[in-house]
Amino acid sequence: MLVNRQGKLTAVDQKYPIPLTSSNIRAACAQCSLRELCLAVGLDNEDLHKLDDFVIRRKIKRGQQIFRAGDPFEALYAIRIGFFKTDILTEEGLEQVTGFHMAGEIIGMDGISNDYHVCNATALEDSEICIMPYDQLEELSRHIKSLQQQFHKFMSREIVRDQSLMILLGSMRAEERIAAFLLNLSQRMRVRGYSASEFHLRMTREEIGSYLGLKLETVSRAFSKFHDEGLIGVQQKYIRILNAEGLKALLNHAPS
Amino acid sequence: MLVNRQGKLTAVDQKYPIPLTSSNIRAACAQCSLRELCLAVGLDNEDLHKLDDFVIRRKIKRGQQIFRAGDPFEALYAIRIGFFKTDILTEEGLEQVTGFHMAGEIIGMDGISNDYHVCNATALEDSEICIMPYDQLEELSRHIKSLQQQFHKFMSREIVRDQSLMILLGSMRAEERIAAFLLNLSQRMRVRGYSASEFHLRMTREEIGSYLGLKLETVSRAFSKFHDEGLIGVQQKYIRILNAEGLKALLNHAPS
DNA sequence: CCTGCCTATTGACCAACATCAACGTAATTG
DNA sequence: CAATTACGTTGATGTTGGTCAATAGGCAGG
Repeated sequence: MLVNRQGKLTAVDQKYPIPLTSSNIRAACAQCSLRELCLAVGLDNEDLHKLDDFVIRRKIKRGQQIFRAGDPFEALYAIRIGFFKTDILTEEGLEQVTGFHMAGEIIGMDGISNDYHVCNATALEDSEICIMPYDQLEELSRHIKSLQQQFHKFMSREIVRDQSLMILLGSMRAEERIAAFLLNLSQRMRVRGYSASEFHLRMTREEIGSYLGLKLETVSRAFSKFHDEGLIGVQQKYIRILNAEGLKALLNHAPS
Repeated sequence: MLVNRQGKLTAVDQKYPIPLTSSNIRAACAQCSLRELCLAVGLDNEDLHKLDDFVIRRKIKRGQQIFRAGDPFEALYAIRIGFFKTDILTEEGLEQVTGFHMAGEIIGMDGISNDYHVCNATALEDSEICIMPYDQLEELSRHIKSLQQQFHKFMSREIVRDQSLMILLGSMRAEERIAAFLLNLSQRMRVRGYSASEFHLRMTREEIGSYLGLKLETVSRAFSKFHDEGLIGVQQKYIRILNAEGLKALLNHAPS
Protein backbone atom coordinates (compact mmCIF):
# COMPACT_ATOMS: atom_id res chain seq x y z
CA MET A 1 0.00 0.00 0.00
CA LEU A 2 1.29 3.40 -0.87
CA VAL A 3 -0.18 5.38 1.96
CA ASN A 4 -1.02 4.57 5.53
CA ARG A 5 -4.21 5.63 7.20
CA GLN A 6 -2.94 9.13 7.77
CA GLY A 7 -2.38 9.53 4.08
CA LYS A 8 1.37 9.83 4.50
CA LEU A 9 3.41 8.35 1.73
CA THR A 10 5.12 5.24 2.97
CA ALA A 11 6.88 4.28 -0.23
CA VAL A 12 7.87 5.84 -3.50
CA ASP A 13 4.62 6.95 -5.05
CA GLN A 14 4.49 4.71 -8.06
CA LYS A 15 1.04 5.86 -9.01
CA TYR A 16 2.37 9.24 -10.01
CA PRO A 17 1.81 10.69 -12.50
CA ILE A 18 -1.75 9.46 -12.64
CA PRO A 19 -1.99 6.84 -15.36
CA LEU A 20 -4.28 8.02 -18.11
CA THR A 21 -4.91 4.57 -19.40
CA SER A 22 -6.48 2.84 -16.41
CA SER A 23 -9.76 3.28 -14.60
CA ASN A 24 -10.78 6.17 -16.78
CA ILE A 25 -14.48 6.71 -17.27
CA ARG A 26 -16.18 9.12 -19.57
CA ALA A 27 -17.81 11.84 -17.50
CA ALA A 28 -21.57 12.20 -17.42
CA CYS A 29 -22.14 15.84 -16.58
CA ALA A 30 -25.84 15.64 -17.38
CA GLN A 31 -26.32 13.09 -14.60
CA CYS A 32 -23.87 14.64 -12.17
CA SER A 33 -25.29 15.79 -8.86
CA LEU A 34 -22.77 18.62 -8.81
CA ARG A 35 -24.00 20.06 -12.08
CA GLU A 36 -25.14 23.22 -10.35
CA LEU A 37 -21.93 23.77 -8.40
CA CYS A 38 -19.52 22.97 -11.16
CA LEU A 39 -18.51 24.51 -14.49
CA ALA A 40 -21.66 23.08 -16.04
CA VAL A 41 -23.98 25.60 -14.39
CA GLY A 42 -26.51 26.83 -16.86
CA LEU A 43 -25.64 24.51 -19.71
CA ASP A 44 -28.42 22.73 -21.57
CA ASN A 45 -28.34 19.01 -22.23
CA GLU A 46 -26.84 19.27 -25.66
CA ASP A 47 -23.95 21.36 -24.38
CA LEU A 48 -23.46 19.06 -21.43
CA HIS A 49 -22.89 16.19 -23.80
CA LYS A 50 -20.20 18.16 -25.61
CA LEU A 51 -18.44 18.44 -22.28
CA ASP A 52 -18.83 14.72 -21.69
CA ASP A 53 -17.03 14.08 -24.94
CA PHE A 54 -13.67 14.94 -23.50
CA VAL A 55 -14.03 15.05 -19.73
CA ILE A 56 -12.61 11.99 -18.01
CA ARG A 57 -13.59 10.79 -14.59
CA ARG A 58 -10.93 9.33 -12.32
CA LYS A 59 -10.63 7.87 -8.83
CA ILE A 60 -7.81 9.23 -6.70
CA LYS A 61 -6.60 7.52 -3.53
CA ARG A 62 -5.75 9.34 -0.36
CA GLY A 63 -2.22 10.65 -0.53
CA GLN A 64 -2.11 10.53 -4.30
CA GLN A 65 -1.23 13.68 -6.19
CA ILE A 66 -3.00 14.99 -9.28
CA PHE A 67 -0.19 17.30 -10.30
CA ARG A 68 3.01 18.69 -8.85
CA ALA A 69 4.81 22.00 -9.04
CA GLY A 70 6.77 22.09 -12.26
CA ASP A 71 4.51 19.66 -14.12
CA PRO A 72 3.42 20.80 -17.56
CA PHE A 73 -0.05 22.20 -17.49
CA GLU A 74 -2.51 20.09 -19.44
CA ALA A 75 -5.88 20.09 -17.76
CA LEU A 76 -8.10 21.51 -15.08
CA TYR A 77 -9.55 19.19 -12.48
CA ALA A 78 -13.04 19.35 -11.04
CA ILE A 79 -13.49 17.61 -7.74
CA ARG A 80 -16.47 15.26 -7.85
CA ILE A 81 -15.99 13.53 -4.53
CA GLY A 82 -13.44 14.06 -1.80
CA PHE A 83 -11.07 16.58 -0.38
CA PHE A 84 -7.77 18.01 -1.61
CA LYS A 85 -5.05 20.34 -0.50
CA THR A 86 -2.82 22.44 -2.72
CA ASP A 87 0.57 23.44 -1.47
CA ILE A 88 3.87 24.97 -2.49
CA LEU A 89 7.33 24.06 -1.34
CA THR A 90 9.13 27.31 -0.53
CA GLU A 91 12.78 27.89 -1.39
CA GLU A 92 13.77 26.88 2.12
CA GLY A 93 11.94 23.59 1.71
CA LEU A 94 8.98 24.49 3.89
CA GLU A 95 5.53 23.40 2.84
CA GLN A 96 2.95 26.14 2.60
CA VAL A 97 -0.64 25.05 2.08
CA THR A 98 -2.39 27.40 -0.34
CA GLY A 99 -5.86 25.92 -0.22
CA PHE A 100 -8.25 23.15 0.79
CA HIS A 101 -10.68 22.08 -1.89
CA MET A 102 -14.00 20.28 -1.83
CA ALA A 103 -16.50 18.79 -4.25
CA GLY A 104 -17.54 21.17 -7.02
CA GLU A 105 -14.34 23.18 -6.91
CA ILE A 106 -11.83 23.35 -9.72
CA ILE A 107 -8.10 23.13 -9.25
CA GLY A 108 -5.17 23.63 -11.56
CA MET A 109 -5.91 27.14 -12.77
CA ASP A 110 -2.53 28.29 -11.50
CA GLY A 111 -1.02 26.42 -14.44
CA ILE A 112 -2.60 28.49 -17.19
CA SER A 113 -0.32 31.49 -16.88
CA ASN A 114 2.99 29.76 -17.50
CA ASP A 115 2.03 26.37 -18.94
CA TYR A 116 3.26 24.59 -15.86
CA HIS A 117 1.83 24.15 -12.40
CA VAL A 118 3.23 26.10 -9.49
CA CYS A 119 1.68 24.01 -6.73
CA ASN A 120 1.02 20.40 -5.79
CA ALA A 121 -2.47 18.98 -5.47
CA THR A 122 -2.87 16.07 -3.06
CA ALA A 123 -5.95 14.07 -2.09
CA LEU A 124 -6.59 14.12 1.66
CA GLU A 125 -9.14 11.33 1.33
CA ASP A 126 -10.19 8.89 -1.35
CA SER A 127 -11.64 11.09 -4.06
CA GLU A 128 -12.92 11.31 -7.58
CA ILE A 129 -12.09 13.99 -10.11
CA CYS A 130 -13.13 15.05 -13.57
CA ILE A 131 -10.15 15.77 -15.80
CA MET A 132 -10.86 18.54 -18.28
CA PRO A 133 -8.10 18.78 -20.91
CA TYR A 134 -7.48 22.48 -21.18
CA ASP A 135 -7.12 22.88 -24.96
CA GLN A 136 -10.49 21.32 -25.50
CA LEU A 137 -12.10 23.26 -22.70
CA GLU A 138 -10.79 26.50 -24.17
CA GLU A 139 -12.01 25.49 -27.59
CA LEU A 140 -15.47 24.56 -26.36
CA SER A 141 -15.78 27.75 -24.33
CA ARG A 142 -15.33 29.72 -27.53
CA HIS A 143 -18.49 28.12 -28.80
CA ILE A 144 -20.64 27.98 -25.70
CA LYS A 145 -21.09 31.41 -24.22
CA SER A 146 -22.43 30.26 -20.88
CA LEU A 147 -19.51 27.87 -20.47
CA GLN A 148 -17.12 30.71 -21.18
CA GLN A 149 -18.84 32.92 -18.63
CA GLN A 150 -18.92 30.21 -16.04
CA PHE A 151 -15.26 29.50 -16.52
CA HIS A 152 -14.37 33.15 -16.09
CA LYS A 153 -16.44 33.31 -12.94
CA PHE A 154 -14.55 30.34 -11.52
CA MET A 155 -11.22 32.01 -12.17
CA SER A 156 -12.44 35.25 -10.67
CA ARG A 157 -13.81 33.44 -7.67
CA GLU A 158 -10.38 31.96 -7.08
CA ILE A 159 -8.91 35.48 -7.16
CA VAL A 160 -11.46 36.71 -4.66
CA ARG A 161 -10.90 33.68 -2.45
CA ASP A 162 -7.15 34.26 -2.46
CA GLN A 163 -7.69 37.89 -1.54
CA SER A 164 -9.83 36.97 1.44
CA LEU A 165 -7.03 34.76 2.61
CA MET A 166 -4.58 37.63 2.15
CA ILE A 167 -6.74 39.72 4.43
CA LEU A 168 -6.95 36.94 6.95
CA LEU A 169 -3.17 36.51 6.90
CA GLY A 170 -2.49 40.21 6.89
CA SER A 171 -4.82 41.45 9.55
CA MET A 172 -6.26 38.76 11.80
CA ARG A 173 -4.89 37.32 15.01
CA ALA A 174 -4.47 33.64 15.64
CA GLU A 175 -7.84 32.94 17.20
CA GLU A 176 -9.68 35.00 14.64
CA ARG A 177 -7.99 33.10 11.84
CA ILE A 178 -9.01 29.79 13.30
CA ALA A 179 -12.58 30.89 13.95
CA ALA A 180 -12.78 32.15 10.37
CA PHE A 181 -11.34 28.89 9.12
CA LEU A 182 -13.90 26.77 10.98
CA LEU A 183 -16.80 28.95 9.89
CA ASN A 184 -15.63 28.83 6.30
CA LEU A 185 -15.39 25.04 6.35
CA SER A 186 -18.79 24.81 7.98
CA GLN A 187 -20.32 27.06 5.35
CA ARG A 188 -18.86 25.05 2.51
CA MET A 189 -20.14 21.82 4.03
CA ARG A 190 -23.62 23.31 4.26
CA VAL A 191 -23.62 24.35 0.59
CA ARG A 192 -22.83 20.77 -0.33
CA GLY A 193 -25.64 19.33 1.72
CA TYR A 194 -23.51 18.01 4.56
CA SER A 195 -23.92 18.91 8.18
CA ALA A 196 -22.54 22.36 8.86
CA SER A 197 -22.30 21.70 12.57
CA GLU A 198 -20.23 18.54 12.71
CA PHE A 199 -17.59 17.17 10.42
CA HIS A 200 -14.25 15.44 10.22
CA LEU A 201 -11.24 17.52 9.45
CA ARG A 202 -9.32 15.88 6.66
CA MET A 203 -6.11 17.72 7.39
CA THR A 204 -3.64 17.77 10.27
CA ARG A 205 -3.11 20.63 12.71
CA GLU A 206 0.14 21.32 10.94
CA GLU A 207 -1.60 21.70 7.57
CA ILE A 208 -4.18 24.01 9.10
CA GLY A 209 -1.39 26.05 10.63
CA SER A 210 0.50 26.21 7.37
CA TYR A 211 -2.62 27.44 5.61
CA LEU A 212 -3.32 30.07 8.26
CA GLY A 213 0.24 31.23 8.80
CA LEU A 214 0.44 29.73 12.29
CA LYS A 215 2.34 26.96 14.04
CA LEU A 216 0.60 23.70 14.79
CA GLU A 217 0.84 24.34 18.54
CA THR A 218 -1.04 27.58 18.14
CA VAL A 219 -3.79 25.81 16.22
CA SER A 220 -4.03 23.14 18.88
CA ARG A 221 -4.17 25.71 21.67
CA ALA A 222 -6.92 27.66 19.94
CA PHE A 223 -8.97 24.49 19.46
CA SER A 224 -8.56 23.70 23.15
CA LYS A 225 -9.53 27.23 24.16
CA PHE A 226 -12.65 27.22 21.97
CA HIS A 227 -13.47 23.82 23.41
CA ASP A 228 -13.14 25.08 26.99
CA GLU A 229 -15.33 28.05 26.15
CA GLY A 230 -18.03 25.79 24.79
CA LEU A 231 -17.75 27.17 21.27
CA ILE A 232 -16.82 23.88 19.67
CA GLY A 233 -16.42 20.22 20.46
CA VAL A 234 -13.06 18.72 19.57
CA GLN A 235 -12.09 15.08 19.51
CA GLN A 236 -9.04 14.76 17.35
CA LYS A 237 -10.24 15.50 13.84
CA TYR A 238 -13.92 15.33 14.69
CA ILE A 239 -15.29 18.84 15.16
CA ARG A 240 -18.69 20.03 16.30
CA ILE A 241 -19.67 23.67 16.01
CA LEU A 242 -21.62 24.32 19.21
CA ASN A 243 -21.88 28.10 19.08
CA ALA A 244 -21.46 29.53 15.61
CA GLU A 245 -22.54 32.98 16.76
CA GLY A 246 -19.84 32.94 19.38
CA LEU A 247 -17.26 32.13 16.74
CA LYS A 248 -18.53 34.91 14.49
CA ALA A 249 -18.33 37.33 17.40
CA LEU A 250 -14.61 36.66 17.60
CA LEU A 251 -14.19 38.06 14.11
CA ASN A 252 -15.81 41.39 14.67
CA HIS A 253 -14.13 43.24 17.47
CA ALA A 254 -10.55 42.94 16.42
CA PRO A 255 -8.24 45.00 18.64
CA SER A 256 -5.48 44.85 16.04
CA MET B 1 -8.43 70.73 -6.10
CA LEU B 2 -9.71 67.41 -4.95
CA VAL B 3 -6.51 65.95 -3.64
CA ASN B 4 -3.42 67.41 -2.09
CA ARG B 5 0.06 66.41 -3.11
CA GLN B 6 -0.04 63.26 -1.04
CA GLY B 7 -3.09 62.10 -2.92
CA LYS B 8 -5.28 62.39 0.15
CA LEU B 9 -8.83 63.39 -0.55
CA THR B 10 -9.38 66.91 0.75
CA ALA B 11 -12.98 67.27 -0.33
CA VAL B 12 -15.85 65.07 -1.38
CA ASP B 13 -14.62 63.33 -4.48
CA GLN B 14 -16.92 64.76 -7.06
CA LYS B 15 -15.14 63.09 -9.91
CA TYR B 16 -16.45 59.72 -8.84
CA PRO B 17 -17.74 57.71 -10.55
CA ILE B 18 -15.52 58.55 -13.46
CA PRO B 19 -17.56 60.46 -16.03
CA LEU B 20 -17.83 58.46 -19.22
CA THR B 21 -18.66 61.47 -21.31
CA SER B 22 -15.60 63.63 -20.86
CA SER B 23 -11.99 63.26 -21.91
CA ASN B 24 -12.60 59.85 -23.43
CA ILE B 25 -10.37 58.89 -26.28
CA ARG B 26 -10.61 55.83 -28.48
CA ALA B 27 -7.72 53.53 -27.67
CA ALA B 28 -5.04 52.81 -30.23
CA CYS B 29 -3.68 49.44 -29.28
CA ALA B 30 -1.72 49.09 -32.49
CA GLN B 31 0.35 52.12 -31.62
CA CYS B 32 0.56 51.43 -27.90
CA SER B 33 4.04 50.94 -26.50
CA LEU B 34 2.64 48.47 -24.00
CA ARG B 35 1.27 46.21 -26.69
CA GLU B 36 3.61 43.42 -25.67
CA LEU B 37 2.84 43.65 -21.95
CA CYS B 38 -0.90 44.03 -22.22
CA LEU B 39 -3.80 41.86 -23.32
CA ALA B 40 -2.91 42.59 -26.92
CA VAL B 41 0.13 40.30 -26.93
CA GLY B 42 0.20 38.28 -30.10
CA LEU B 43 -2.69 39.98 -31.86
CA ASP B 44 -2.28 40.99 -35.49
CA ASN B 45 -3.18 44.45 -36.71
CA GLU B 46 -6.66 43.55 -37.81
CA ASP B 47 -7.52 42.12 -34.42
CA LEU B 48 -5.94 45.07 -32.66
CA HIS B 49 -8.34 47.36 -34.46
CA LYS B 50 -11.29 45.31 -33.26
CA LEU B 51 -10.08 45.97 -29.74
CA ASP B 52 -9.74 49.67 -30.49
CA ASP B 53 -13.38 49.74 -31.45
CA PHE B 54 -14.58 49.55 -27.88
CA VAL B 55 -11.61 50.27 -25.65
CA ILE B 56 -11.64 53.77 -24.21
CA ARG B 57 -8.62 55.61 -22.94
CA ARG B 58 -8.97 57.83 -19.86
CA LYS B 59 -6.81 60.05 -17.71
CA ILE B 60 -7.08 59.51 -13.97
CA LYS B 61 -5.79 62.02 -11.42
CA ARG B 62 -3.90 61.07 -8.30
CA GLY B 63 -6.31 60.10 -5.57
CA GLN B 64 -9.12 59.36 -7.99
CA GLN B 65 -10.76 55.95 -7.89
CA ILE B 66 -11.64 53.81 -10.88
CA PHE B 67 -14.07 51.62 -8.99
CA ARG B 68 -15.08 50.92 -5.46
CA ALA B 69 -16.13 47.86 -3.51
CA GLY B 70 -19.80 47.23 -4.19
CA ASP B 71 -19.82 48.93 -7.58
CA PRO B 72 -21.45 46.94 -10.36
CA PHE B 73 -18.86 45.25 -12.49
CA GLU B 74 -18.79 46.60 -16.02
CA ALA B 75 -15.28 46.65 -17.34
CA LEU B 76 -11.68 45.66 -16.88
CA TYR B 77 -9.04 48.36 -16.75
CA ALA B 78 -5.59 48.18 -18.29
CA ILE B 79 -3.08 50.60 -16.84
CA ARG B 80 -1.36 52.55 -19.59
CA ILE B 81 0.54 55.04 -17.46
CA GLY B 82 0.81 55.41 -13.73
CA PHE B 83 0.46 53.52 -10.52
CA PHE B 84 -2.55 52.18 -8.62
CA LYS B 85 -3.38 50.45 -5.39
CA THR B 86 -6.29 48.12 -4.77
CA ASP B 87 -7.63 47.77 -1.27
CA ILE B 88 -10.48 46.37 0.79
CA LEU B 89 -12.11 47.86 3.83
CA THR B 90 -12.42 45.08 6.41
CA GLU B 91 -15.50 44.68 8.59
CA GLU B 92 -13.75 46.57 11.37
CA GLY B 93 -13.12 49.47 9.05
CA LEU B 94 -9.44 48.80 8.53
CA GLU B 95 -7.92 49.27 5.13
CA GLN B 96 -6.06 46.32 3.72
CA VAL B 97 -4.08 46.89 0.54
CA THR B 98 -4.38 43.89 -1.77
CA GLY B 99 -2.07 45.03 -4.54
CA PHE B 100 0.03 47.69 -6.21
CA HIS B 101 -0.35 47.89 -9.97
CA MET B 102 1.80 49.31 -12.73
CA ALA B 103 1.62 49.96 -16.46
CA GLY B 104 0.58 46.92 -18.47
CA GLU B 105 -1.33 45.31 -15.63
CA ILE B 106 -5.07 44.74 -15.63
CA ILE B 107 -7.31 45.43 -12.68
CA GLY B 108 -10.94 44.71 -11.98
CA MET B 109 -10.95 40.95 -12.50
CA ASP B 110 -12.24 40.48 -8.96
CA GLY B 111 -15.58 41.76 -10.24
CA ILE B 112 -16.26 38.96 -12.70
CA SER B 113 -17.32 36.37 -10.16
CA ASN B 114 -20.21 38.25 -8.58
CA ASP B 115 -20.91 41.08 -11.00
CA TYR B 116 -19.71 43.65 -8.50
CA HIS B 117 -16.29 44.72 -7.35
CA VAL B 118 -14.96 43.62 -4.00
CA CYS B 119 -12.12 46.12 -3.78
CA ASN B 120 -11.35 49.77 -4.46
CA ALA B 121 -8.87 50.87 -7.09
CA THR B 122 -7.15 54.20 -6.46
CA ALA B 123 -4.54 56.06 -8.51
CA LEU B 124 -1.40 56.79 -6.50
CA GLU B 125 -0.16 59.19 -9.19
CA ASP B 126 -1.62 60.83 -12.26
CA SER B 127 -2.36 57.95 -14.56
CA GLU B 128 -3.99 56.78 -17.74
CA ILE B 129 -6.10 53.69 -18.20
CA CYS B 130 -7.79 51.78 -20.99
CA ILE B 131 -11.35 50.85 -20.14
CA MET B 132 -12.38 47.53 -21.63
CA PRO B 133 -16.13 46.97 -21.31
CA TYR B 134 -16.41 43.38 -20.21
CA ASP B 135 -19.32 42.18 -22.32
CA GLN B 136 -17.56 43.22 -25.46
CA LEU B 137 -14.24 41.83 -24.33
CA GLU B 138 -15.87 38.47 -23.62
CA GLU B 139 -17.60 38.56 -26.98
CA LEU B 140 -14.42 39.39 -28.86
CA SER B 141 -12.44 36.74 -27.03
CA ARG B 142 -14.86 34.15 -28.36
CA HIS B 143 -13.75 35.08 -31.84
CA ILE B 144 -10.06 35.71 -31.37
CA LYS B 145 -8.35 32.68 -29.95
CA SER B 146 -5.14 34.44 -28.99
CA LEU B 147 -7.10 37.14 -27.16
CA GLN B 148 -8.95 34.46 -25.25
CA GLN B 149 -5.71 32.71 -24.33
CA GLN B 150 -4.06 35.93 -23.31
CA PHE B 151 -6.98 36.88 -21.14
CA HIS B 152 -6.93 33.53 -19.39
CA LYS B 153 -3.23 33.90 -18.77
CA PHE B 154 -3.80 37.28 -17.16
CA MET B 155 -6.39 35.87 -14.80
CA SER B 156 -4.16 32.93 -13.96
CA ARG B 157 -1.23 35.24 -13.39
CA GLU B 158 -3.30 37.13 -10.88
CA ILE B 159 -4.02 33.87 -9.07
CA VAL B 160 -0.34 32.99 -8.99
CA ARG B 161 0.55 36.48 -7.83
CA ASP B 162 -1.95 36.29 -4.99
CA GLN B 163 -0.56 32.94 -3.96
CA SER B 164 2.96 34.31 -3.76
CA LEU B 165 1.65 36.98 -1.48
CA MET B 166 -0.07 34.35 0.64
CA ILE B 167 3.29 32.63 1.04
CA LEU B 168 4.95 35.89 1.91
CA LEU B 169 2.29 36.65 4.51
CA GLY B 170 2.17 33.14 5.85
CA SER B 171 5.82 32.31 6.18
CA MET B 172 8.14 35.30 5.99
CA ARG B 173 9.39 37.56 8.73
CA ALA B 174 9.19 41.30 8.61
CA GLU B 175 12.56 42.01 7.03
CA GLU B 176 12.17 39.24 4.53
CA ARG B 177 8.81 40.61 3.47
CA ILE B 178 10.23 44.05 2.93
CA ALA B 179 13.26 42.78 1.04
CA ALA B 180 10.94 40.73 -1.16
CA PHE B 181 8.73 43.74 -1.70
CA LEU B 182 11.60 45.96 -2.80
CA LEU B 183 13.03 43.31 -5.10
CA ASN B 184 9.61 42.74 -6.63
CA LEU B 185 9.11 46.42 -7.31
CA SER B 186 12.60 46.70 -8.72
CA GLN B 187 11.99 43.77 -11.03
CA ARG B 188 8.74 45.20 -12.32
CA MET B 189 10.39 48.55 -12.96
CA ARG B 190 13.08 46.82 -14.99
CA VAL B 191 10.55 44.98 -17.14
CA ARG B 192 8.97 48.32 -18.00
CA GLY B 193 12.25 49.88 -19.01
CA TYR B 194 12.70 52.03 -15.92
CA SER B 195 15.69 51.95 -13.64
CA ALA B 196 15.56 48.91 -11.42
CA SER B 197 18.01 50.42 -8.97
CA GLU B 198 16.36 53.69 -8.10
CA PHE B 199 12.75 54.77 -8.01
CA HIS B 200 10.15 56.73 -6.14
CA LEU B 201 7.74 54.82 -3.99
CA ARG B 202 4.25 55.98 -4.80
CA MET B 203 2.75 54.67 -1.59
CA THR B 204 3.16 55.51 2.09
CA ARG B 205 4.83 53.34 4.70
CA GLU B 206 1.40 52.60 6.04
CA GLU B 207 0.21 51.29 2.67
CA ILE B 208 3.31 49.15 2.33
CA GLY B 209 2.70 47.81 5.81
CA SER B 210 -0.92 47.09 5.09
CA TYR B 211 0.06 45.20 1.97
CA LEU B 212 2.73 43.18 3.79
CA GLY B 213 0.79 42.53 6.98
CA LEU B 214 3.03 44.81 9.04
CA LYS B 215 2.69 48.08 10.91
CA LEU B 216 4.12 51.24 9.43
CA GLU B 217 6.71 51.51 12.21
CA THR B 218 8.04 48.09 11.32
CA VAL B 219 8.36 49.10 7.68
CA SER B 220 10.18 52.25 8.65
CA ARG B 221 12.54 50.38 10.95
CA ALA B 222 13.38 47.83 8.28
CA PHE B 223 14.12 50.59 5.77
CA SER B 224 16.41 52.24 8.30
CA LYS B 225 18.15 48.99 9.07
CA PHE B 226 18.71 48.19 5.39
CA HIS B 227 19.97 51.72 4.97
CA ASP B 228 22.44 51.36 7.84
CA GLU B 229 23.65 48.08 6.39
CA GLY B 230 24.29 49.70 3.04
CA LEU B 231 21.71 47.56 1.25
CA ILE B 232 19.59 50.48 0.10
CA GLY B 233 19.50 54.24 0.09
CA VAL B 234 16.40 55.81 1.58
CA GLN B 235 15.31 59.42 1.42
CA GLN B 236 11.64 59.54 2.12
CA LYS B 237 10.01 57.90 -0.86
CA TYR B 238 13.13 57.89 -2.99
CA ILE B 239 14.77 54.47 -2.87
CA ARG B 240 18.03 53.25 -4.29
CA ILE B 241 18.87 49.56 -4.38
CA LEU B 242 22.57 49.47 -3.53
CA ASN B 243 23.04 45.75 -2.96
CA ALA B 244 20.40 43.62 -4.59
CA GLU B 245 22.32 40.44 -3.82
CA GLY B 246 22.35 41.34 -0.16
CA LEU B 247 18.59 41.76 -0.23
CA LYS B 248 18.14 38.43 -1.96
CA ALA B 249 20.32 36.78 0.63
CA LEU B 250 17.85 37.85 3.29
CA LEU B 251 15.20 35.74 1.64
CA ASN B 252 17.05 32.47 1.59
CA HIS B 253 18.10 31.51 5.08
CA ALA B 254 14.85 31.89 6.89
CA PRO B 255 15.09 30.61 10.45
CA SER B 256 11.33 30.32 10.70
C1' DC C 1 6.37 83.06 5.94
C1' DC C 2 3.81 80.85 9.10
C1' DT C 3 0.41 77.23 10.28
C1' DG C 4 -1.33 72.81 10.11
C1' DC C 5 -1.58 68.30 8.41
C1' DC C 6 0.31 64.22 6.85
C1' DT C 7 4.16 61.33 6.84
C1' DA C 8 8.26 59.33 8.64
C1' DT C 9 11.61 58.13 12.24
C1' DT C 10 13.00 56.45 16.60
C1' DG C 11 12.73 54.77 21.40
C1' DA C 12 10.68 52.23 25.34
C1' DC C 13 7.72 48.75 26.53
C1' DC C 14 4.78 44.74 26.01
C1' DA C 15 1.96 40.88 24.20
C1' DA C 16 1.14 37.45 20.89
C1' DC C 17 2.89 33.83 19.01
C1' DA C 18 6.97 30.84 18.09
C1' DT C 19 10.13 27.72 19.95
C1' DC C 20 11.62 23.98 22.70
C1' DA C 21 10.39 20.11 25.17
C1' DA C 22 7.81 16.48 27.37
C1' DC C 23 4.12 13.54 27.26
C1' DG C 24 -0.24 11.28 25.63
C1' DT C 25 -2.95 8.90 22.13
C1' DA C 26 -4.52 6.60 17.93
C1' DA C 27 -3.54 3.70 14.39
C1' DT C 28 -0.45 0.68 11.78
C1' DT C 29 3.04 -2.86 11.30
C1' DG C 30 5.70 -6.80 12.19
C1' DC D 1 0.76 -8.13 21.34
C1' DA D 2 4.55 -5.12 21.34
C1' DA D 3 6.80 -1.73 18.76
C1' DT D 4 6.61 2.05 15.84
C1' DT D 5 5.04 6.17 13.79
C1' DA D 6 2.37 10.07 13.14
C1' DC D 7 -0.40 13.20 15.36
C1' DG D 8 -2.04 16.04 19.13
C1' DT D 9 -1.84 18.47 23.67
C1' DT D 10 0.20 21.23 27.11
C1' DG D 11 3.72 23.85 29.69
C1' DA D 12 7.87 26.94 30.11
C1' DT D 13 10.46 30.34 27.93
C1' DG D 14 12.01 33.65 24.34
C1' DT D 15 11.73 36.74 20.29
C1' DT D 16 9.47 39.33 16.88
C1' DG D 17 6.88 42.76 15.85
C1' DG D 18 2.98 45.49 17.73
C1' DT D 19 1.70 49.46 20.69
C1' DC D 20 2.27 53.89 22.62
C1' DA D 21 4.54 58.11 22.46
C1' DA D 22 7.57 61.89 21.27
C1' DT D 23 9.79 64.42 17.58
C1' DA D 24 10.82 66.12 13.12
C1' DG D 25 10.37 67.08 8.19
C1' DG D 26 7.80 68.02 3.86
C1' DC D 27 4.26 70.20 1.57
C1' DA D 28 -0.24 72.88 1.01
C1' DG D 29 -2.76 76.76 1.82
C1' DG D 30 -3.74 81.10 3.73
